[in-house]
Amino acid sequence: MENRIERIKKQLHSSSYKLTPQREATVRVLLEHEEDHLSAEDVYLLVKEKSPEIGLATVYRTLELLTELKIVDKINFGDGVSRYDLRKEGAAHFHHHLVCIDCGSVAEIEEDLLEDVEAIVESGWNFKIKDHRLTFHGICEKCQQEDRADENE
Amino acid sequence: MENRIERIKKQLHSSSYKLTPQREATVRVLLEHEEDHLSAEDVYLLVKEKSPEIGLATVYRTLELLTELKIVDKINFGDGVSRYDLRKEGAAHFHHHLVCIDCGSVAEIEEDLLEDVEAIVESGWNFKIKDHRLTFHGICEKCQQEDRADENE
DNA sequence: CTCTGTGCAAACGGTTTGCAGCTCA
DNA sequence: TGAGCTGCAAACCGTTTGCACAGAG
Repeated sequence: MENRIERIKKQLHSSSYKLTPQREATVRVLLEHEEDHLSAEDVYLLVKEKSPEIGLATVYRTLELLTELKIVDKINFGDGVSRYDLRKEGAAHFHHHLVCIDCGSVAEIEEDLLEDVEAIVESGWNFKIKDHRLTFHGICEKCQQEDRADENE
Repeated sequence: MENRIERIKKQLHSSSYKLTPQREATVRVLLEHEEDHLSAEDVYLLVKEKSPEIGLATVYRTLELLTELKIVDKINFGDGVSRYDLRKEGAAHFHHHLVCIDCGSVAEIEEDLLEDVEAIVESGWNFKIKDHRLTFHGICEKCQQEDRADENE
C-alpha cells in the first residue's frame, strides 16, 4: 500500500505534479477499492468520508490527471458514467471485463487472452495496436444459479 | 436498399411499431452512412436535410427503438457521445472496431475472431456470454505511413 | 375516437470551467 | 511573490421527459 503510494508520488513528480493531500486521499480510495469500478461520484463520496472538505471538481481533476499518467484507466460500460480502474502493477495490457446484464456486477479478467487476435489484426489490417477494450456482456455465475432456482419453483 | 427498409418495416410491425415517415427517414440515413459511426446529433442533422421538420427528440426515440429491436448497436468510444451502428444482415456477433488515436478514424472488423476467447471465458469463468464489445486503439495504416514520411523529412 | 407517435421546450445528470482564495517553496 | 492547486458555483452538453397536438386505423 504505502510503497504503491510512494511510487505514484514519484510518477507525479517526474511529470512535475505534486501529490497533494487531496490527491493522496483520492489515490488511497482507489487502492482500497481496487476491485470495484467506481464512478467519479463514488470516489468523491468515499474520499469525503475521510476528507470532508474535498470538492467534486478536485476529484474529477485528479482522476483526469491519473488517467493522463496512465495510473488509472477510464472505462465506460455504456451506462452514461465513466468509471476509473487502477492499473495493475506492471500490467502490459488493459484487463478485460465481464458485465452481468442481470445484476450489473463487473468481474475482471487479468489474463491477456488476446495475443493471437492482436497478431491477426496487426498483420491482417495493418493496424498498430496500442491498447484495447474488451467487455463481455452476459450472465454471471450467481445469476445463472438463481435463474435455475427460479425455473424449479 | 429498398428491401432492407422493407425488412426493417416488418421487424417493427412484428413488435407493433409503425414505420412512420420520420423513422423511415432516420433508417435511410443510417443505411446511407453504414460505414460511418454517427452520433445522434449527426443523424439528426442528416435527416434534417431531407425532412427539416423532424425534431431531435424523435431521432433519439427512433435510435432507442432500433437499438431495442437490435437493428442498430449503440456504441461508445469513450468520447462522451453515443454512436449508432447498423447491424449487418444476419450478423451473429457484434463486429469489432479499430479506432485510430492519431486521426480518429474508425474501421470495422467483420470477422468474429473471438470464438476461442469466448470458449475459454465461458468455461473458465462460468460466465454465459450474450454479447461483446471489442475495440482496439492504435495507429491506422494511413497514419503509420505519414509518421514514416515525417521521420524521413 | 383512441392510441401511437411527434415537436418543442424544459429538465436532467454527469462533467467541465471560471474565478477567487489558499498553500508552500 | 508566484505558480500550482483547491472549493464553489455556474456553465456545458448530450440525452430524456412532459405535454399538447397530429395522424392513422
